[in-house]
Order: sequence, then structure tokens, then C-alpha cells
Amino acid sequence: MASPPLLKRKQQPNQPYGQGGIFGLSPPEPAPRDSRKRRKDKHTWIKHTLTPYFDGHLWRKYGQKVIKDAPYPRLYFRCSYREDRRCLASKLVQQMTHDDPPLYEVTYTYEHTCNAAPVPAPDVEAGDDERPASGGLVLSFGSSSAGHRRDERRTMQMQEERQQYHQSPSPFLTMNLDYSNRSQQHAFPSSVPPPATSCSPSFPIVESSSASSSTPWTDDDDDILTWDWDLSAYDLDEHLQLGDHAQFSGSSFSWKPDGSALANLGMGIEVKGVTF
DNA sequence: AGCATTTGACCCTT
DNA sequence: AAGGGTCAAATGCT
Repeated sequence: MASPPLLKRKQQPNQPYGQGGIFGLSPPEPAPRDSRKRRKDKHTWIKHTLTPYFDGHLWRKYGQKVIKDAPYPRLYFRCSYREDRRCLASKLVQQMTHDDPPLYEVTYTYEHTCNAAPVPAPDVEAGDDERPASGGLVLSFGSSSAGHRRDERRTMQMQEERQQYHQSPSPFLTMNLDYSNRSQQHAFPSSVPPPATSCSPSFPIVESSSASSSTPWTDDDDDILTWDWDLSAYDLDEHLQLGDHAQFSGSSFSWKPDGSALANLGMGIEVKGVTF
């Protein structure tokens, strides 16, 4: 039996996206009647990342479109709290390279007003696919408890993450942020596995913590340092989000007698590692 | 059954 | 007119 035709409700002329905006929401600005300037008026910022679906916010996909001269489709997301909390934050994700892992350009529009998580800092990025200089360290922000998807996807992501770190010419320091006290979840396109997740808190996502228990980090792979952090203790996500890869150089962190460590990330950010 | 995602149509901007 | 952004019914998943 043939599929019934898709009948789309026509919108009223002179009322773009319905009266009062999408889903009856008013735009954040006083809605000037010169609607032709609407798109330009949007507050947007661009970020390059290797993990575009994993920034500490809960997104809902609402569209996908093939863009002319772009090798990959563009994915459209908006905040899942759009209706509940009148949050107009949205983002579009465009894969830029076919590298492994690929680099994505994420364009954010409007900051989150849902109070679910801070907005990303555009100055902390993946560095446009530039690998850190030799001798530098990379902080890779992953989540240990953000999702609720299938185990097989977790496994796939695990492999993806491993690949990512193995390909780096310089050491990685992986910070596993503990989001167990948050209600955040993350949206992923079906074709892209989500980052390693667990319903239980504080599981490392890259390398197992099978090494000595005397230190909070493991070094069971020559170039990888894995280290769990308790995000709830810091306002770290004011500056860095899940999936961000922030580079900092030099020996700017030190151990403390109690097993914790202090890391100066620059940019005025100082974080203290905790044992687990 | 409820919710999220998919996908073609519609509409706006350039 | 072309390209891009969003809508919303259909579909899929849990």
C-alpha cells in the first residue's frame, strides 16, 4: 500500500513560524517588524570540536539538511527545554573533515536560559584540528554518566575515543567529569555513537583504572593519562564543556600529599583533581 | 503509549 | 531563484 502523501500545514502569510514565533514562543528581542533582518540579528558563535554532540547540554534534533557544496549534511538541534523553560538556545552541526576523528563546526545560536548548564566558551576549542605541540598535554572532557543509550553504542564510542587518543602525537590527560549529580542528557544523531556513558557515576571512559590505586590517574597506555574529576566540586563548565579538548602546556600541575592534584590550565582556570 | 528522530515541504533571506 | 532554516506528519524506538 502506497504511503499517504505528506500534507504539511501551510503557515499564515505575514506570520513567519506562526504568531509569536516557534511553538508560540516570542523571540528574545523585542521582535522588530523588519523580519528580513531576523537571521542577522541572531547572536551566534562558532566552535570547532571533535565531539559536537557532547557539550554538557541536552539537545533535541529538529532537522537535517544537505548543504550545497558541503560533503556532509548539516544537523539542527535546539535545547530540549525550549518549551519547558523557554530556552531558545540552538546549534547546528556541520562535519568539516573526513579525518578520524572528524572535525565538526558547531554554530551556537542564543545562550541557554534553561539554567541546565552554562553556555560554552568559544575561546576554548579543539584548535581547528591542530594537534598539540610536542610536550603539551590535552584535557579531553568526557562524561561518565551522561546518557542512557545502548551498551553497543557505548562500546563503539569507546573505540572511537581510543582511536582518537592513540592518534595523538602527544600525551593526553583525560578528565572524566562527574555529571552524576546532574539531570543532563545528550542528544546524538543516530549515525554517531554517543560518548561512553553509564548510569552509574564515576566510570572512566577511555582507559580502565586498572593501574595502581595510589594515584588518581592511570598510565596503562604510554601516551594516555586518565584521571577522574568531580565536576560538582568546580565551576569548570563555565569554561570548558564535555567533549572539549583544551590544550595546556608545561608542567603546570602538581601533586598533593592527599593524592589530589592541582592543575593550572591558564585562562585563569585552575582545577583541583580529586581522588576516587 | 509516549517521546525522539526522520524527512519532505514550506518559508525566509540573500 | 537558490540556498538555508524550520515545521510538522510519519516513523522508529523504548
